[in-house]
Amino acid sequence: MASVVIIEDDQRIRQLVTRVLAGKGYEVDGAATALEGLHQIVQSSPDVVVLDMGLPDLDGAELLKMIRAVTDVPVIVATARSEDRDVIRTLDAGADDYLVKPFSVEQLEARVRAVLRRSSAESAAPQIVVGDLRIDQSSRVATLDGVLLQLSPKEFDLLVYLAERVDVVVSKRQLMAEVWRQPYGGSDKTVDVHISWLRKKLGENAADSRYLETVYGVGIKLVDPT
Amino acid sequence: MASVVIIEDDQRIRQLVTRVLAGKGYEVDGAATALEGLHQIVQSSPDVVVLDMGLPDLDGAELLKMIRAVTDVPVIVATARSEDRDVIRTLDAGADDYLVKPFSVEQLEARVRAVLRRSSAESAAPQIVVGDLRIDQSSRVATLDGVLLQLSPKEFDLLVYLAERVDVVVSKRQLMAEVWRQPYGGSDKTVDVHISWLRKKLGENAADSRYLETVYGVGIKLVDPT
DNA sequence: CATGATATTAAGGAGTTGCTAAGAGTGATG
DNA sequence: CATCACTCTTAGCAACTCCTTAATATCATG
Repeated sequence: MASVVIIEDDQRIRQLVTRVLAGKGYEVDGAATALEGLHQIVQSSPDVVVLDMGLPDLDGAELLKMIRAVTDVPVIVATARSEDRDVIRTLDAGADDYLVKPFSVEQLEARVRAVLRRSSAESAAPQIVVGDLRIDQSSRVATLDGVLLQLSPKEFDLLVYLAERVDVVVSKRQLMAEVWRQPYGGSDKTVDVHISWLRKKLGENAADSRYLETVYGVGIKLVDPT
Repeated sequence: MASVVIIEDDQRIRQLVTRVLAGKGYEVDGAATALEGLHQIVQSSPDVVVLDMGLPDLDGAELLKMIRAVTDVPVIVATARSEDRDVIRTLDAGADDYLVKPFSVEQLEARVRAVLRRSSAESAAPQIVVGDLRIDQSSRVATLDGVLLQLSPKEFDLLVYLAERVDVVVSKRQLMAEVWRQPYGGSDKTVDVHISWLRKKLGENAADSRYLETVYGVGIKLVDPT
């Protein structure tokens, strides 16, 4: 079974996560400090690392760099809401995924599973094709009828999430949790606005939709109009 | 196991790819020319096609179009030109993914697997079929004789609940509890109304019912009329 | 045929969605 | 450091859809 190292200074969180993941069959090692965590990683060479960015003894980004210098192990970063902007930068520093505190243990486990699945599948960044819509995740480029779409980061992420699930209805709550990483608060209106912007850039609107279909009272889905 | 056709004029590359993929358990057919490749595709109807765009006898885009005219098989394009415009154009000609030469065989295999995973995921849909009635829960689409039914959220949920229990009589109280999530209060009248609406959209009524049969004093059941 | 159960239609209010616009935050630039 | 361009979030109203209630008609059963 897969092994996980969790680096988190709050003992309550660390123990909770450890217990739950261990119950799911993972082999879990905990570490309360950056140095201890680094030691654990070198020692046990885990399949995934979960890293809290708010460690007392060392800046999270710093530790991430040190981990990257040693190994290619996938790292999931956990961060408090206020550090949101920093995280997006540290993602470029080599994190594979991130979570915003507070997060549920179920969410964490889902991310761990996703990272494991990706790393075992060689993570081929696939072209997604839906009708005349093409999305290249590795270059973050989307085209419609061969014409480049000027999408903002969130718009692109949203489009990718829906395009990975063509025809499947996704609720706004789920989008808030998965695309915005805000499982709890956060009003759904933000999703509405981004959907509206996407529609405009796709050359459609709610009344006359080709790709983005709202399912009243449930959510939204991306469909192949052909 | 999955079968692959590779169309590539360079014999060295063709043989290398063939050998490696065959070693991984794929059934591989090679072709050195466009015509030969087309023949192979028609003959063996493979699961994936790997197509070199720089063939001597026919322009790659041309061949791609011909392939598309014949079949929907996923095509991965290998191209020497790395310019974005070229890539986008070939993708719009109907390719599913692309590789820029020189590529490693591991890369190719990852793409092949990704394409196969995608096309196999498409066919797996949890659909409920009752007579000429088809219900897809994930996309929340219901069709009767292939014609789309315009159902409201509650109507859809109600239909799903009954369709999951074909031939089983369900009481209104149970429906109030399970579909409406109101185990206690709430008058059963609401159910009557929704049933009536469903009947209308299914092209029937209580006096002359095909799918929705009332069992007097007990409840209602969905039956297969065939 | 009397009675309670079911069918159907109509209408109001509750809730959902669409879209515009304004404000706050960020990063780049001179 | 001021300014500019860009993005995301929030607010708010209009437009729309849906659910429930109510009223009336019809039906099944003893």
